[in-house]
Amino acid sequence: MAKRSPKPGRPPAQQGVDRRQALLDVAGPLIAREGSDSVSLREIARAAGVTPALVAYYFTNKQGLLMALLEEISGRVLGMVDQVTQMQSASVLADFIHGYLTVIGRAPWIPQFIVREVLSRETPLQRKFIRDFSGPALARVREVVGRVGGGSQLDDELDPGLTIMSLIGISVFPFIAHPVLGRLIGYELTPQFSERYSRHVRHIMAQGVLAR
Amino acid sequence: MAKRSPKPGRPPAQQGVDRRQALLDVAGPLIAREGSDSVSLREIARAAGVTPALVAYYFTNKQGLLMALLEEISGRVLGMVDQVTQMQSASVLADFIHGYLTVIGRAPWIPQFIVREVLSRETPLQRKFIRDFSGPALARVREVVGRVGGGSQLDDELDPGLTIMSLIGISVFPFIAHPVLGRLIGYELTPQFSERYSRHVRHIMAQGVLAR
DNA sequence: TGTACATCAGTGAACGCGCGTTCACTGATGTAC
DNA sequence: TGTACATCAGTGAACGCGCGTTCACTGATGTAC
Repeated sequence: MAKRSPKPGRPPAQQGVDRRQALLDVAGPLIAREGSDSVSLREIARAAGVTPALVAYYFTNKQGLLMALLEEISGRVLGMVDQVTQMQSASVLADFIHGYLTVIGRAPWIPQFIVREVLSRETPLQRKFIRDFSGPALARVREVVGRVGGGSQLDDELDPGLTIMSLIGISVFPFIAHPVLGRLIGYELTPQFSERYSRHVRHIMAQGVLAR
Repeated sequence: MAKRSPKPGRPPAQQGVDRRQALLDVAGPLIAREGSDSVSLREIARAAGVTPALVAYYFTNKQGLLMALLEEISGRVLGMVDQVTQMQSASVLADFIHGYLTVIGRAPWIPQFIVREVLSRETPLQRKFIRDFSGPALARVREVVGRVGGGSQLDDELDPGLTIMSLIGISVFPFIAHPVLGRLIGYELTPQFSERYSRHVRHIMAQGVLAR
């Protein structure tokens, strides 16, 4: 239950309470599941135990909240991309797949959020995504795929662009389709599942994508 | 330009005009791109050259329009599934991938529609989808994967459920991500692209998914 | 073939509701002296 | 240490707008005799 503060005016400081972060934490999964136009600010605020006016206070408006969420996501994923590209391991591609699945295993709402809010509409959010995230990320992934595994190489019957796309698609789909396929196939979006699926994808990739 | 009928009352019959179908044709891509909560009935009606009240006339309400769209989609895809499962060809799995990509190559809005409107929210639409479409379809696909290629077999290190999911995901992703990846990777959602991508996916699958 | 009438296809205006946003306001907190 | 005041965190009520839906109404069409 969110307690309603009994008197008006600036509330007394509470240690360890970050209402801005609470809004972000609550808004991500909600918006991913319902879509930003279907979730009202009142709903988000209620879930965070806060007034809808606070969204304007911290993020200017609803779009600002979406932007902040996108920045959070970008940070996590780009951080992982950097980490992997610097590892110089024997199988960068596999490391990349595994790193990506680890990140979204911890925050399984991310793929749905991107699909719903970013991919299909030409919005300021999409422009931000292309400029600050997918451009840079794709460049680095391309580079990785170029020197795949620092030794092994791409099957040269495969178009590199399509291959990257395939790998993202295959990795992300269980997270997008979970509410329906979770029941039919039988899985939950836990870090354990991420780990298991990561092995699955790397197996397919090793056989199907790398040169033999 | 949609002509505005100048006088009230029942409009004179026009040959070859099916306003119900016009609404469906226009609503599918619009809703797939924007999401049903972001597209108003007024917008859809305007695009179809028709009054918003006509949606209620033909489909009872907005949800009814969504249901009708889902039925259209189910019909097309299940038709293709039936066709392929009856072919008894040497490589059913490849035929299935190719058939599926052909269907959505002709109506590239289908995957986005399913992702946006069906997959993530527990709605009557989702229940209809599970009952009338994905249940039956998945059963048949499972059967196909079971006897893969009517001779060749699944790599037995691969979980069949995860494999089905992977194949759907890999097939569908370029259509979902097109508004962003189309520019970055360079492709358009034409039947030609579908054909090309189908070859790509079948190549990966033949190497990565089938037993050697 | 002509007439009377029921049905059909579709409209236009109005409804109430929930939405995002705004803004004046408040009391707690931090700071300067 | 005490006091005065600027700033800060957050609220509550109100706003105008666009939404989905409803409904009385209309003239064209199809049917029966």
